[in-house]
Amino acid sequence: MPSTQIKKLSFKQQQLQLRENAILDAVNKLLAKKGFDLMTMDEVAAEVGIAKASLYKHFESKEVLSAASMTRLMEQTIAVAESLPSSLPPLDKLQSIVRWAIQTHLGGTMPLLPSTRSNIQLALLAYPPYIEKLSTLTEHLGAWIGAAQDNGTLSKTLPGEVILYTVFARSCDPVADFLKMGGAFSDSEIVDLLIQTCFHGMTG
Amino acid sequence: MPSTQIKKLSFKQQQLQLRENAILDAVNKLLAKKGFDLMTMDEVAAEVGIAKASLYKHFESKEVLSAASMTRLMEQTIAVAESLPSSLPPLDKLQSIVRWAIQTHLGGTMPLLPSTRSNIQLALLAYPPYIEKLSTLTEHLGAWIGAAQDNGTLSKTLPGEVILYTVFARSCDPVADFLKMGGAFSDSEIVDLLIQTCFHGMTG
DNA sequence: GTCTATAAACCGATAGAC
DNA sequence: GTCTATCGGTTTATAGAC
Repeated sequence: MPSTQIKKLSFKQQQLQLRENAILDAVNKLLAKKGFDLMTMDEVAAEVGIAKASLYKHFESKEVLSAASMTRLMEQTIAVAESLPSSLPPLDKLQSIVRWAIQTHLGGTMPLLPSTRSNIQLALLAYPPYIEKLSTLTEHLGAWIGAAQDNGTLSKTLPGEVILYTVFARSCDPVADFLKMGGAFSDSEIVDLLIQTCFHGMTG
Repeated sequence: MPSTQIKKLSFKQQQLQLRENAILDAVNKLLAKKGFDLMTMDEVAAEVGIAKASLYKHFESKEVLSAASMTRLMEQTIAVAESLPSSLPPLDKLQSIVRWAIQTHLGGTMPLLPSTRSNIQLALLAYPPYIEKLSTLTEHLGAWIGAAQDNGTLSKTLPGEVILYTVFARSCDPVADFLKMGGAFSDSEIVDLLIQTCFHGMTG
């Protein structure tokens, strides 16, 4: 009965997918908490509940493992971007994405953008799936930025490049962590405050 | 002749100070370039041009060495803050400090603020001289923020805490690094763009 | 105080049994 | 594919000669 064979294979593949998703969940959490350089493979293995050697049966290196995690995160972000109603004004779309990212960041599953000071940057550039997703997301954001500048809701004198980088950077702003550590504000208050300072500044 | 003795001692102490300042210069540069976790004591020794063991004759650990470097940077920042003409409006003082910090950052000698994800944070909290300087700087900034809110040049509805953290964070914003890597803007253009988005937002 | 040489700990990655 | 055990390399820090 070939169909049973196919089902069994499919089931095994599904199990594999689940296991690898569980690994990526752990990596995502640890990347958000400690960053690439401070995260150890022992910690990842302990978090998932398997032996370190087993990790290497799924992902060939720490770099590839982290890149896969970042790629999945990029896919999730694209999914959020594409789920926004097309009737929404472009500025609102931008704010929605940043809002979602800050919320996720406060929830502890959004790693800091690989800064120029982390060793992960090179690995990401050498990992085509990540670059591809990053390009897709950048295209979406770039289109919204251009449209928002055209309809006057974003400054026309500000280079689009600056707005794009700012949107990326504010999505994992350390200010959110400091405010959360302070304990004076709820998560949703922090999100509102960061959205306001990001888009409207501090002069009022 | 005691005076000669004193002079010789003073000279030796001066030499020691110069050597330690040279070490802190190297640490400052390497902290800005790679961050605490990726900086190695071998690199520091090589940059200064002495053996690694000699480093430990001056500073007892990597943590203390880095904390001393960050403390000196804090002192320099306070000096800049206190050198601003008192006639300057408080908002302009705030902008001047952020402007100076971003310029220094682009020049490669301003380390990123110790994020919540770096091991240096604990060492800094356990290093009283740093905490003391940080408090002094925070008092200056806090006074300016309050005054700027009173005279209406800064939003009165924005909690001072948020403004303070934002000022600190924008002083070592990774957006500056990305824009510099892009190569489309000069350093002074980058500074102007970041000051604008930081204080006035992106909506125009 | 400066050097060379090395200790001690940690981490990424692998070997080999099951 | 999972495990235990270990290798090889790196890093912080120190010992000891000069």
